Parts: sequence; C-alpha cells; structure tokens
Amino acid sequence: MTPEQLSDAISHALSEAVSAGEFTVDLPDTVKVERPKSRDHGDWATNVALQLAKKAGMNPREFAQLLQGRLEGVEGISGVEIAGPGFLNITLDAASAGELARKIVETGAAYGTNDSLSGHVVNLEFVSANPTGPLHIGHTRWAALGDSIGRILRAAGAEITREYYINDAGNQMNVFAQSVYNRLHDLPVPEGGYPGEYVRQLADAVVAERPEVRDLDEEAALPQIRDLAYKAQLADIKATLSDFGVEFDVYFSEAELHDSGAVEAAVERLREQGHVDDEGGAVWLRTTDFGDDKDRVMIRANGEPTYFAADAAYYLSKKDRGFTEKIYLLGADHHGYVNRLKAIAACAGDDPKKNIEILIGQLISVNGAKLSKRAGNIIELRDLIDWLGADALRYSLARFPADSPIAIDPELLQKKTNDNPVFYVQYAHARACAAARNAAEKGVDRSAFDASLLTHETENELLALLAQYPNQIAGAAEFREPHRVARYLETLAGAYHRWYGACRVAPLAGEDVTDTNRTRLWLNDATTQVLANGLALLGVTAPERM
RNA sequence: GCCCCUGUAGCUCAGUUGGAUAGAGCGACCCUCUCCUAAAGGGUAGGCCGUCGGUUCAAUUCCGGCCAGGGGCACCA
Repeated sequence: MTPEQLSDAISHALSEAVSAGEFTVDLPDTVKVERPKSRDHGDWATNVALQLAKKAGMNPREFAQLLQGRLEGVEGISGVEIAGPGFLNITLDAASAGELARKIVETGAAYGTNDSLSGHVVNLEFVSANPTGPLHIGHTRWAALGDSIGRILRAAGAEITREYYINDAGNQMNVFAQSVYNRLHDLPVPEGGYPGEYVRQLADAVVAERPEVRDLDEEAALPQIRDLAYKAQLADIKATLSDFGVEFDVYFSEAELHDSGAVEAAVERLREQGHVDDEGGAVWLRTTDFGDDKDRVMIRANGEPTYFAADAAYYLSKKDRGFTEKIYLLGADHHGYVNRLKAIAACAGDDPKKNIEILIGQLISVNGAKLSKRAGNIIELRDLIDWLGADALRYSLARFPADSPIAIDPELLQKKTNDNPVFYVQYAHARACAAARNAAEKGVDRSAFDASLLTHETENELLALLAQYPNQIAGAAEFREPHRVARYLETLAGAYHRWYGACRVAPLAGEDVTDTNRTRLWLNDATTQVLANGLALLGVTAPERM
C-alpha cells in the first residue's frame, strides 16, 4: 500500500462516516499522509482528525476514534493508533508495504511520472544571455535550474518548450561589432565596448570564415563582422550549453521581432486593448493599471522602440503560440522587471496570476567572492565545466532553492566523500549496481518475490522513502523547485547505505540463495531505478561504477 | 525613500499548504570492514529557529514593527 492509496482509503472512510451520519463536515480533496519523524508513531500518520473535528463540532480524539474503527479492517493496514491531541498513527503490514519494490522495477523509468500538470502548455524561458560574449558563472544557475525545471514539469505531465531569447538587436550589437573590428586591427577597445580574450578569438573566427573582411574599410566591414561574430558567439553558447546537458527547443531572435514588424503590431494590439497613451511625443503602455510603479515607454520620442516594446511583442508571440503558462527565470538583478512583465500580460488580456510566472533567483558567488563584470573576475561556464565537471556543477546548483544565495566551493565539488552530495548520491547508485552484479554472480535472480520478507527496519525505511518519490516529484513540479528532488535523493541514498550495511543481497560464501536474497534484489533494483530517475531529472548521470 | 530576497547547530544549508521530541552533511570526540564498493555505517556533543508583538488548541512556518546582510528602482540594453 502506497501513501496515496492510504490517503484514498482514509478519504473513503471519511465519506462513509458522513454517509452513515456519524458527523457532518466538508471533506478535503485529499487527505495528507505524512511519514512521522518518530518510528514510534507508526509507518504513516495523518492529522485529519485535528483539522476536521472542530468543523464537525466534535472533540478531535472522538473524531479520530470513528476513523480508527473504519480503518482497522482495511486490507494492508495492520494497526491504527490514536496519539496526542488526535493524530492517527497507521502501521502497514510488511507485505503490503513491500509490494512497492516490485512495482517500481516493473514501472522502470516511468516510476514517479504523474499527470498532475497534464494539460499545461508551458513556455520556459531561461538563460537568454546576450550573444556578445561567452556564458559565464552568472548564467550557470539558471541553466542548471531551468533545464531541471523543464524535466520535472515534463515528468509531471506538462508540455514544455524551452526557449532562449536572443538579444540580437539594438546598439549593443553595434558596440559588439566595433569591439571585434578594433581587435582585428589592434585598435583599443571602444568606449563601453567588450574587452576580453574571447573577442580576439571571435576576430580570428571572422577572418577564418571570410578573409576579405580584414581588408574592408570600417563602414563596409562592420555589418559583416557583426553578422559573423554573432553567429560564432551564438554557436559557442549553444555548444557550451550542450556540454552542460542543456538543450533549448527554440532560440528566439529579438531582431526578428523588429524586422517582421511584430513590435509595431504589438503596440497597436495593446492600443486596441486600451492601455496605450501618447504623451510627450512618446508612446506609453499604462502598466500602472496593473500594479507597476510607473508607466513604461514603448516608442521613444525619437521613434525608436524600447527594449520593453520588444518584451511586449515577445510576450504576445508566446501567447499566440498557444502557451497557457509563460515562465521566466530571471536573476535577482532583474526583479524590477517583474511588475512590468506581469503588466504586459494583463494588458494583453491574460491573467497575470496564472498565465505568467516569473521566478527570481539570487546570484551565486565563488569562494565567497561575489562576481561581477566590474570586478573583472568573470569565470566562464566552459571553464567551470572543464574544472569541476558538469555533474558536480549541475547538482550543486540544483540542490538549493533559487531564492537562497549560494556560494560555489570548487574544492568541495572535487571531493569524493560525504561532504560532496553529488558523489554521495552517485555512489549509492554505483554501489547498488555493484550489489546487483555480485548478486547475479552468486546466482541470485528475480525469480521470486515475497514482500513479507522485507521486515528489517532499514527496509521499512527504504520502502517508505521509495513510496514518497512520486509525491516529491509532483511537489517539485508544482513549486518549480528542483532542489526538492536533490534533497530527496540525498535522503534516499542515506537510507540505501544503511540498508546495505544491515541487509545483504548476495548470500555469504557457502550459503544457499534464498527467497530473501531474491526479494532483496528487487528492493535493491527498485532503489537503483529511483536514484537514476531522480538524477535524470537533475541532468546528472547515474554511474554504474565509480 | 520605495520594492524584492535572506537571517535555523561552530561551518554550509534543508524544513510551503501551521502539528507530536526542529533535521542533514561537514567540523569535534568515540565506535564498526576474515562477509556484496569503509567513496560507507553507528553513537556523543552542539539550538531562545535575527528580534519584539499579533492571530490559535498549536507558529521556524501566517500577519505587523524593528535590526542586520544582499539586490533593484531608465525615453539603457
């Protein structure tokens, strides 16, 4: 019996009690079942009696007693106790709990997937770094988190499109081209231009692609350089992301919004919605209608559209492409954009509470030192991957909530001990694979399964954790929080290591293979499967040997 | 000035629909490999959950004030 099934059984008992006239109360959609902290409190516990008794006009313990009576006869439940103010502590019989091991192995990679978000068509935009330089540490957190969120939402049944918005329009691209041009001709970095060794590499790439550019005069060279350097830089970004295990479905060009007339069209559409004003020669979107601090200019007095106008056009594009939810992942330095982006959604006739969602993440530091462009201590993502490995980097970025400030500790990430959680989890997986190999060598197979043999307390603990996995995924999806998966895996790995120390899968030399060995192999393999499934959601490999 | 985030063990941090004795890893001190990976496991010590109030049977959790740290407030991109 899984916690979900137990929850259903309690709901059933509640509605039967209501039908029988034992009490009258509005029943919750689902009854929350929790794993108690103390093993003295049974396998699972619920506080429904505490929550409903008052509404039913009863004393919580009396309410609990009515439920107790109805639950005691349910198959798979071996005991129901009332504790404290009215908690119901439920114990399952071992066979009922152990069935899960077989179910997980049979379900395989699909175990933990669910349909909690089916019907949601989600546009997930993240990274969206300017194509004027390589990805650096500031982009890594969202690359890791965004990709994992995509995987988790998909596991929960949502339809996901990962999108990267390329800011390939505007003056910065001209500055970028000028920077490459200057480097090509050994001129100083232009005012406000891009320094950095990568500019030299881009210049080399441009000349390699089209040697004649070197001899063109500045005016003729710049447009070509702009185009070639941009393509080279974007290719580099894509390659780096790919090495980080991150793939986007759509790279969306800002320039295309301008060139296609989508920006002007967006202004007109919003005008039709009644949210556009002309004032002081500029065109404004009245975002203050929807909670923004001030209205925002879309078209400047000089006729140039603002970046914000493109944002609005981009939002409308997402809306037109049928996304029910548009999720934006932004750094804390962009939190001022939240209100105006939501206002765009509202002005477009969407519900800013449902159709748009903006996740703000704190920036990260390395070695305790905050990194900024000004300080000049930029670390490129590619160097971090080469240095620490994609697995360690992705895992350590995914194991913290986005709004928690984190520091990367390079020394820690290279350790192969408990300090380094990614190794702890990966090691559990590798160890389980080794146990299965050894078992096979000793002649243990899965030809028998008797769940009632899984009676050790570490087995009870391990099974309970495995049972919680689907719910953990649903929670991670609902709140867009990959760190829940990572923390869960760490707990599961710990339970596996304890079980491994207490219960052998393969028999000792000279002993015969028993059904206990065979059944434990199912449990071992079930754990392997869940560890692998969880790691996959984080974009981290599950090694079979270490 | 206004807005957002953060404050939990010596250190790094978990802890969301309010629940039983507040957790994990590290660090410290003890213990466990003739037996599937000791890259592991077990135990001890360590807490006024920033602070002051409020809501309630119950607050680390919800609300308000204050203190401390970080970030943000463009006809820039």
